[in-house]
Amino acid sequence: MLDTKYNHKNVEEGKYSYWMKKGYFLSGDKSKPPFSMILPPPNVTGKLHIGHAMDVSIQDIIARYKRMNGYDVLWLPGMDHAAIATEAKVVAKLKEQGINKYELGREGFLKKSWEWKEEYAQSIRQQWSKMGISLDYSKERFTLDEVSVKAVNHVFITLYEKGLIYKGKKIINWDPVAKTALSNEEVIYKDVEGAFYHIKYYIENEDKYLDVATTRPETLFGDTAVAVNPKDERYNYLIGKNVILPIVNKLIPIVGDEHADMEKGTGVVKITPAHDPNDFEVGNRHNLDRIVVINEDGTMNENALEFNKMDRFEAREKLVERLKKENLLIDIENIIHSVGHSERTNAIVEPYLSEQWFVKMAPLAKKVLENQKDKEKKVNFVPKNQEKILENWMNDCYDWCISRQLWWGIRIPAWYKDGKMKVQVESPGDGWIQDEDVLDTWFSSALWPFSTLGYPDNTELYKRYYPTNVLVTGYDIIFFWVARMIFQGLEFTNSRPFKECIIHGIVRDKTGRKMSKSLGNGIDPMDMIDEYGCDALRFFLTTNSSPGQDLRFDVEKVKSTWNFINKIWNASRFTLMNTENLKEINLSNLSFSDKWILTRLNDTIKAVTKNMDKYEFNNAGSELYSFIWNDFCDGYIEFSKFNIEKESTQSTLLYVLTNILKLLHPFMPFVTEEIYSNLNIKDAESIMISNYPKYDSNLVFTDTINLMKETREFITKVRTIKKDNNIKKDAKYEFISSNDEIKLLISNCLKLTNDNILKDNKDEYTKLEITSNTKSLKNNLIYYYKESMDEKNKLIEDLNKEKIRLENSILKREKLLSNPGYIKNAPSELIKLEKTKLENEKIAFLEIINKLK
RNA sequence: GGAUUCUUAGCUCAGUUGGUUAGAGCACCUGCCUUACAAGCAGGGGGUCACAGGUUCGAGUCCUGUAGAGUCCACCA
Repeated sequence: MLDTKYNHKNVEEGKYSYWMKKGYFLSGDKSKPPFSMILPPPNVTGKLHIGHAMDVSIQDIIARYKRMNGYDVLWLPGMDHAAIATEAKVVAKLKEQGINKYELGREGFLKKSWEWKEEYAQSIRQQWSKMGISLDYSKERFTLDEVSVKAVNHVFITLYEKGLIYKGKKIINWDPVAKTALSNEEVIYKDVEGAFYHIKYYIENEDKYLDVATTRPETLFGDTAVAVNPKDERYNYLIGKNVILPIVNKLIPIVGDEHADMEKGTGVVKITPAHDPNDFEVGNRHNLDRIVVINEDGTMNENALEFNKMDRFEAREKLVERLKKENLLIDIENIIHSVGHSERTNAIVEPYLSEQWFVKMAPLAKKVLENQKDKEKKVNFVPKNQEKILENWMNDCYDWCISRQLWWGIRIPAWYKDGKMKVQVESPGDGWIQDEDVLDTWFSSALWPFSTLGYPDNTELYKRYYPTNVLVTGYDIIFFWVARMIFQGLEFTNSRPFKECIIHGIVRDKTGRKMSKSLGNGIDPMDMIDEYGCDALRFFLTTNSSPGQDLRFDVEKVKSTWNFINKIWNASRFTLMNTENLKEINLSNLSFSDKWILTRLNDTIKAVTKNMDKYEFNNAGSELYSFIWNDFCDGYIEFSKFNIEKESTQSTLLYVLTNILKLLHPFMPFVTEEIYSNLNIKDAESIMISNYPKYDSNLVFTDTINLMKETREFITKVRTIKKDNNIKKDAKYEFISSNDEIKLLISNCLKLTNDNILKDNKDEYTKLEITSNTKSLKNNLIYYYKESMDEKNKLIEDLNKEKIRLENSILKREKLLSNPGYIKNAPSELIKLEKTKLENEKIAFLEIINKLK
């Protein structure tokens, strides 16, 4: 028997290890159709946050739902080495211990990183178990394990041989703290305070100067030209002349280039080909030198003269001082402008000329765009509008910088000797030195849906589970990951990596702000589980926003979800207490209320299934919520109390409860398992492996729906009127009903006891008549009571109000029904319904007129 | 500049291919310790669906425009 109160800690204790022990999470039953899903691998950098909790909850709902529906579900877990993110953390940790990465050396550093990985992997698995998610751990992968590395090398070499990977010297985003290149996606633009420094660039042999504005004056040492627009009549006559580069005092040309925008700034722009992507292009057009002036660590180099070895920002200040002193500074104009920051180290990114490896994107992107046109082959996004985001990105994507100057990652399979290069896995022989760089972490994650299954080998796993069915992730990760999986999948497996891609929103704080470390507004899912239980957290996270929309985290809502579970708990207690002696579920000799709740159950099964199949868990959730609370608890359980000794009542109670538990199980695995295990009649040893409810037309009794709806409405009507008229418990009554079963039900609900049936003279009392006179029900309840003048007046007032309401409604409806367009176009059922309503309203209206007399 | 999401009750959100009187949770008011549950029960109040047009017999829902909020991309001399 269940405890008297829902205690989430007791309920959740031990269940996960029980499921694991039983092997319920394992895939591989060949007798069933396969269903596969790859878990987006979390980074081994820290704790799971509330966004992970939402992401895995959605996936577990799908996994459990599919499993209960007879699928062989493979939900494959794994983790990502997260190259730069992890390396930054390990470096920071070592620094605390007074150890420098470079002193430790590559080997030593990697050893420390693997230790870090083991520690965090363990903690992540622990958190997964707390979330109750049904992962197949026997297939767990890591982006740096052998299988993954093999796939990565294969893909790299193949793309290189196809000419889709190349090495080139370009301007890339440089992180001076991590000392590595970054892809564009890893750069976060933030608005910061800065300034336009207006500097005098004197024209050669003239006493005039050009006003050149820049936000990064320290790059001046790398200037190899200034540009003006050829159409700009203020300056175009100067093209071909030189200016004197301030401080450096060398001559650089004035070139004419479209890049110089006449509207912007002063119309004159300095050209620094080694430190700005646009300038790089200008440099190419005009054959300009590329002078690098900044070191890898963000300090200035020898080209910066006396500022050599100074940090770039200190150099900026000092340079400005000197310009001021030499009267070369015109003005400092304070501005707010957006500046690129490294996603992981938050360092200000330096555009930097450097030799790196790139993936040539255009041909790969084109393939994706083509494939998305084919309904049978495309990746179907849920919600659908997310497809556009992918297409936009594919339409104008630039080459992907994949080399990173890090140690923690998969090393690039390229070898060098005497100026020659070979791309292959093994060393070509003595004296060949492997490329020092590793690959962008997203290069390995891009292969995740198939590398985890054994690709490039044609393994059993790969054959059975690829392409995967569903991928679930947040919209914030479409470019980083989803897009790249799709083009790599198409290129290498000739297939979409997943048939459907479910995109969810992000979890925000209560006021709608993004959660972040700096704001300190993050929520630790483990704290929530501790306080309210995993089931409450999961149900909250998955049912409180529509697909693709963001979710505001509100503890109050988690709390009210807990209350909902407590309600289920108590309804289960009631059911268990009253069905202890039931031997079998026998659904015959059903009463109206039995038939009604079974019909409502089947309606709910139908609606929930439909929403589950569309991944609209919010709708499934609210269907379940209102069915369980309003119909089962507030309706059926109350009615059942009057017939509790009957076999049909007990059977119905247990049958409905069992189905409720199963419908809820994907959302609330723990509490449903606990209650299910306490049922004395059940179809499986664990709810996890029981069958999901199916719509059963034999248990649908359409005619009882209206009957019970009207009965419940009648009961509410009586209660309202009783309360409005202050009718006490001891008021006398007279009750006539067209149906004995309904009469019993209403009498019990309204507590109409035999003692109060009116026997004496009616004329001494005030009479209050309440009727339900609808198609299926004829009830007439008359209260007799003694009332004050005030009460009488209030009654008249209320009746008048109702009269006016009915008058208006009747007029409105008559107008609608006399509209020829409506009669012509509206569905006949609707018109019929409107007509019945009009009739009922007219009857009610006449009744009121009578009463007012 | 381009794309995209959103604006519905005091708050947070649902609202299906257009079709009953627009729903829920929380909050609020009233009455109840009724033997599953007071973390509950019963009853109630509260909305010009951002604004303006249009299409339609009928618009929260479709179209156009306006205002406001968010997000992404591009540009940021």
